[in-house]
Amino acid sequence: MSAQLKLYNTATRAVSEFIPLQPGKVGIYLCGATVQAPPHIGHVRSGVNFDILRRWLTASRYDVTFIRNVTDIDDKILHKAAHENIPWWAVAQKYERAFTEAYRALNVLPPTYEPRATGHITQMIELMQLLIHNGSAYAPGNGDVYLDVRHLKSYLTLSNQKLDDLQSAEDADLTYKKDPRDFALWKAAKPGDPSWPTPWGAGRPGWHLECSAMAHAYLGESFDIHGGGLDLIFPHHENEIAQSQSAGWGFANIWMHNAWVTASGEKMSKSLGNSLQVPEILKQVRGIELRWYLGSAHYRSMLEFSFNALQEAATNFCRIEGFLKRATDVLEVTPDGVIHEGFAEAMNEDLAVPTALAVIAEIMRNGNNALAAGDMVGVKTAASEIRGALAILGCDPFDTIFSNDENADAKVLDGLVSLALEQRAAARVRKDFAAADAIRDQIAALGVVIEDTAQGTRWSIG
RNA sequence: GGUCGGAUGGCCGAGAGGCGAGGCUCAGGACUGCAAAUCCUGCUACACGGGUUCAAAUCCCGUUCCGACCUCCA
Repeated sequence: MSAQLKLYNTATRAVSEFIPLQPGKVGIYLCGATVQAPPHIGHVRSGVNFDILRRWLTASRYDVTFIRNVTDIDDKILHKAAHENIPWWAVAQKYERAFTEAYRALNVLPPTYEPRATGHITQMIELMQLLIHNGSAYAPGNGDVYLDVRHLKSYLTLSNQKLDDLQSAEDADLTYKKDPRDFALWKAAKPGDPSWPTPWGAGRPGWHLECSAMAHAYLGESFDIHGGGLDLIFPHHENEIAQSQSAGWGFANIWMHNAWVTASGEKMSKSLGNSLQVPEILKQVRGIELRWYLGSAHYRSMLEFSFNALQEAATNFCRIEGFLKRATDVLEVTPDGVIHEGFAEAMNEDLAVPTALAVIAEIMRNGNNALAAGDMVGVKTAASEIRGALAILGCDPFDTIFSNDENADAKVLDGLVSLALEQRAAARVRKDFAAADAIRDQIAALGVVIEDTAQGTRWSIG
């Protein structure tokens, strides 16, 4: 692999060379979903961005351990449960499945492990005991446990804020908190809420504790990369750092944050309704096309959503896919993916996908010219390089996850279309273009597109 | 009030002192019975006002506008 990978680190606000803690190995913790609503495309953009990182690291011969959690207990889940009149665990499971389905549709690789918050209560209690024992946290007797934010001098270094500049929460209750900015590691059980027993009374986890506990459980005291959406920098990631470092752990070496999908310049929110939920979008474009779109902007840039731009991305992808299919027909084998040097350079530069896409466009132009010239070596090279690049972006059309219907129906369809094309070919031979065009028009009306090439007529659905 | 991002051609979207990123759309051309696909050519942009420099979309100062976070958001 050519140059060394460089990554932007939110903590240092600079792009720097990636040096793993252990040579050849990378540990990544990504904040996954709080499963309290269906996934919208902003959620899955995060999944796609970090999936590209993971695939690139793997292609760069790192042994990657990728942990993406599910937060399956929190205030909103309990709210929803009350509102929908179903158990909280049913809410969590329902939306966890929806996320899993969305990730699958977009070819986001399953993480090495996907821990749930409720499965790690023991680790959370152990962490709280440690924090109380060393004076970083306190249990004031009401069943809550708080972290003492003034105890850790490095608090707020990730977001570069000063504790005294923070606007205090309006509803801060100082009956038990020493400082209004102290945050709850653990919340005392309210009647009807789920709870787990602890030395300080029955209760449930606060929002941030689970990530510290689970990152520690699977990646150890220090690990390479911690990721998540930009909006998690404060408070979530600051609080994770506070908990973990108060426990004496090194925690994350590099912090990476993906930007949002925006709509009309504004961060997407649930108030936009259902239209930007993943299953809705997938009624308009294929999963591979949505992924291409979501991955096409640099991960640190806002992606301004529009159906028009989505459609453009799909068109662009179809051209690339079309080249690969034509190349495969001519080569009579599916080319293996290889990594083009220019593509690697772009990816090594903090995952500069837009630059990488320009490289792909150039390779494709060369490939199409090679096809026209009958240069089989050139076709094979281009097809291999494009396939290699698409695999990193998770958009390899030959990936079995995207080729779902190699079944009996497909064979019947192929036979029927071929029959029609033979009729048309016969008409063309006798220069009966009216008949030939009539056949084409009829099958076109059914959605079958025809291309006449030097090697014969190709057809596709689209 | 504090912290952090933005503003680039018809649209999307890179770049971060000097060789017109790229894509999509559109127009013209080549190829074709016609289409389609493909290729070639064209469409020379960086919010505004100053400044630094041989050279500024990029650096500095100021201005306008937009957005995000400030304790349970990807």
